[in-house]
Amino acid sequence: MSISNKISDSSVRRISIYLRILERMEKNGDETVSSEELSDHSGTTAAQVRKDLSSFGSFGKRGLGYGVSELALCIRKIIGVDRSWRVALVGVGRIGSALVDWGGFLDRGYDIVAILDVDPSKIGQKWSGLTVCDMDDFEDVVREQGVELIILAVPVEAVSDVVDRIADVGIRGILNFAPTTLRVPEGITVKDVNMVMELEALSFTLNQQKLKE
Amino acid sequence: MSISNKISDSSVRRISIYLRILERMEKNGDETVSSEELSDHSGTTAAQVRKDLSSFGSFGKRGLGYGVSELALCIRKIIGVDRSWRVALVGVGRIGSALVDWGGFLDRGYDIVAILDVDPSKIGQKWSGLTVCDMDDFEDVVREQGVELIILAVPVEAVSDVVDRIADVGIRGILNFAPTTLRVPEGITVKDVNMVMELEALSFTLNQQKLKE
DNA sequence: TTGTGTGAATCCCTTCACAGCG
DNA sequence: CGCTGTGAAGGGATTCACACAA
Repeated sequence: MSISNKISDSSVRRISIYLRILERMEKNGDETVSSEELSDHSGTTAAQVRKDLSSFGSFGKRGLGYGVSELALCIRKIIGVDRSWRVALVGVGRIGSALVDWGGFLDRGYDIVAILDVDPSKIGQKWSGLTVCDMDDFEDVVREQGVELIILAVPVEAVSDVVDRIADVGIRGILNFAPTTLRVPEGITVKDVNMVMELEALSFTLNQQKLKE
Repeated sequence: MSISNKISDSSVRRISIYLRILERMEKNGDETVSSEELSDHSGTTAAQVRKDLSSFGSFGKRGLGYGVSELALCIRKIIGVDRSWRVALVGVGRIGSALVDWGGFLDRGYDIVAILDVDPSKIGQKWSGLTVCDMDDFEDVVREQGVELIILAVPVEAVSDVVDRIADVGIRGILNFAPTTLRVPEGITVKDVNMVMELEALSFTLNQQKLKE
């Protein structure tokens, strides 16, 4: 399971999509799948699928395709979702609380084990079984709960304070919902989720179409 | 305001980021900004910023930089957020309801004017001032409310039914929260938001780092 | 025969470097 | 002199095409 070349970001994202398709196929009882089928369901090309998969070994059977559950297992190991991850949510404002209520992270092995905020009116309250902790105790909570990833859902103004403390306590991954670009030290990985930006990309395209008429 | 070349998807995304930076600067009372400043705050390079901006005209002043509010206005027109958009939410499940409660779309000019679902127990209920409509009345609601964009937050199994009806009623933009790849007819644009996928990309990177040790 | 794995070719995006304007 | 605008160069990622294994 050693990975030969550098795997690009876009490749990882596609592999994540393949995994979802494979899981649906596993439920359906399908045993093998071809690169063309996978590309059909994921909106890419068969060649792309093969390139993506070949970057971490070759276990497709020529003339046959890939073994569905075999491939799914392998992707899970690569992505690191063959185990669960311990996640803390920082910020229980509008987005933060919505994310907790949603619950979609746990389904995929991301277990929210702590919730933190600075607002005294929120500290001590319960959110889906967890008590909101004081951000003052951040470092203790992280250590006690063995937190590995942070979901950052604080206002833009508060971002830099929190990021400094995340770095100090040794956490290396942040899922950022604040609409700003995080400055993080070397070794910390950030992924941004920006729903409004996607909407803006959408209205841009529609705008262009209208101008062409 | 005519756009010369094709503008790539990634370019649009960056331009959206520039706009946010510019808006913060406008509040600060800054009058001009250089490509280097913009790149600093957005995590790109100055050359990239200039390339991005040059793709829709040249209004930077050489030796000086760009006029903050002038540039912001121009970007708003390009992206189409110089006006508001009428949006319908389809699906008031876990994600859907969280999105309505969040309210972050309205702040940026995306006005949710209708909410729809198929679940009889939800139809008729109020969500932040709006009554949940029956999906049976989808076409009527879209026409009455002048819906231009759809936020799709239904389970994977329900996706294809809804997509067909979206196409028929003439809507050309979908923001998709379902973790699946939408098959849409020519002329309809889809943007996916997949928070779990971002988390998976995060744990992939962390996993790789660990393996290297 | 079918469908993978992969070098080669192609395309697109980013970076460089500098001419040109304020 | 400072910073934009942009052709040219460079680097990645996608696509092509085919040898090869089941």
